[in-house]
Amino acid sequence: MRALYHYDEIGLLVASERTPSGHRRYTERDLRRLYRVRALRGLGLSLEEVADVLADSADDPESLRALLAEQLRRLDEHAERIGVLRRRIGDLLRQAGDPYGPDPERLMTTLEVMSVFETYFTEEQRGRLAERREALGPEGVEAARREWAGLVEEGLRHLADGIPADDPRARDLVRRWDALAGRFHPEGPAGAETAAAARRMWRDNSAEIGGSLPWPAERMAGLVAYLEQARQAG
Amino acid sequence: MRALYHYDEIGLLVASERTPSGHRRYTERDLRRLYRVRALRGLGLSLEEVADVLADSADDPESLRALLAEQLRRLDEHAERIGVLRRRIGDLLRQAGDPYGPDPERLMTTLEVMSVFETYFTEEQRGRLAERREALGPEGVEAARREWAGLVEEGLRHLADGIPADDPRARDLVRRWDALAGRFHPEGPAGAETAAAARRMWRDNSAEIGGSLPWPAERMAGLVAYLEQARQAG
DNA sequence: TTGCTCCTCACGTCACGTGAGGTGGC
DNA sequence: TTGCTCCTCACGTCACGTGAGGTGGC
Repeated sequence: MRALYHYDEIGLLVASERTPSGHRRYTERDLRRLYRVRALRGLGLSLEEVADVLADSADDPESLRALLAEQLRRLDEHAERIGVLRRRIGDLLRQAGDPYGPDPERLMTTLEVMSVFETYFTEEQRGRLAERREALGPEGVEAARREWAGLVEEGLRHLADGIPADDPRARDLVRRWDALAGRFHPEGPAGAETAAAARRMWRDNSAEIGGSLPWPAERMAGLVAYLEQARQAG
Repeated sequence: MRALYHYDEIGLLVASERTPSGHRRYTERDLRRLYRVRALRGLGLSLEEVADVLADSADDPESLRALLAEQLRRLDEHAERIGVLRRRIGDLLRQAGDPYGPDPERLMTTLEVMSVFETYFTEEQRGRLAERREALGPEGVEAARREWAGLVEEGLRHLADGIPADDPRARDLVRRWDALAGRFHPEGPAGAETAAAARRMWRDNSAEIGGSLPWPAERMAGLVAYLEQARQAG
């Protein structure tokens, strides 16, 4: 077992004896130490932690307990992260498996949007946004999505009709648009920050984000610019 | 971000342009590729898999789906392993937290026994033994444990009384002993194998295993040898 | 001129896995 | 004499992190 040579190298477990020809000879004590090392490794501890706990446990009987408790916490965290990934991949697979769902190109764009999201919002902000979505519930999110689709159509019509950005109808649209977006942002200054980050994200990446939506990406980019103008004008 | 240099090195993502002074310039296409890479990495895929799926997904729209499905399987396995470790550490902590439970030295010995177990039984055998324990249920295991404690006391008395190993009382004891052990072994030849492995384990390691029991390890070692003799005699 | 960003080496990480080439014990 | 085990280098793994030392752009 190569591991034995490695434990020897780092001094974690050195065979107490050698035969004249240089073969390692493990005593009963060595073997018991090996069993402890293997068991602790099997519980996911690093060799450094194993070495520490084996050195300490003689005078400090609490050290093993403390290390195991710490390891349990780490495993909990790890399991949590894995759970997040499983849910995320599960959602993607459901989208990919739906024959009426997005085509593979769209799925790739969804991936891009996930990544853009993580670039523009801090982890904390994403947490708060997720809380808001939770609070709205699936039906609340779906309702907002439908209202928003209506606003998009209305905005695209304004654009097609050549209604200028400082027209009251455009200013009214942007007001309703921002109010709708407001439902997804947290209260107070945190909400102002996420809203600002969201606008930066849209401004820089309307191509990627637009690509995951049912409207042509260029028209969405035009709409975003139009709304920005209307916002300045208001 | 150091990662960008790494992606460049391995050819996963090379900036399409450079400024005259050598600074990387990422085009819109580069950026979209970066977003895909980051998103797929974030789902736990290796850079090699990311490279493959980005290369294949153009002509094979199934490749992304297949990779995500594979990744979901891996995450499931991973979560399963973490669950096993959590339960194992949880059990150890409960033992360590019980003021009437084993002292730290005993806990270390428990670790040794875990490791010895994994050395003498294959993973498959351990699975079968676990199934048998499941089938017996906690109360069945507890009942067997109590019966077994009685047999140990009886055997230690035989030893103290100097009853020879070929005495009928010793042969009867070993018969009941093996029958009791038989409850924990699977049926048929698989059971014979695990029983043989268990005997080898006891023979080689009665010190370690005995140390996790409420009797002195030397006396347990003596008892194991005595039973072995009686078994030969029978 | 002065920070600041960006650049290129190049070593370190963690616990071994995997040869290569050589020797002792039955 | 012949396998077999065991030995010692020593490189590879995976995705970067972390300096060290140097240069361009404002």
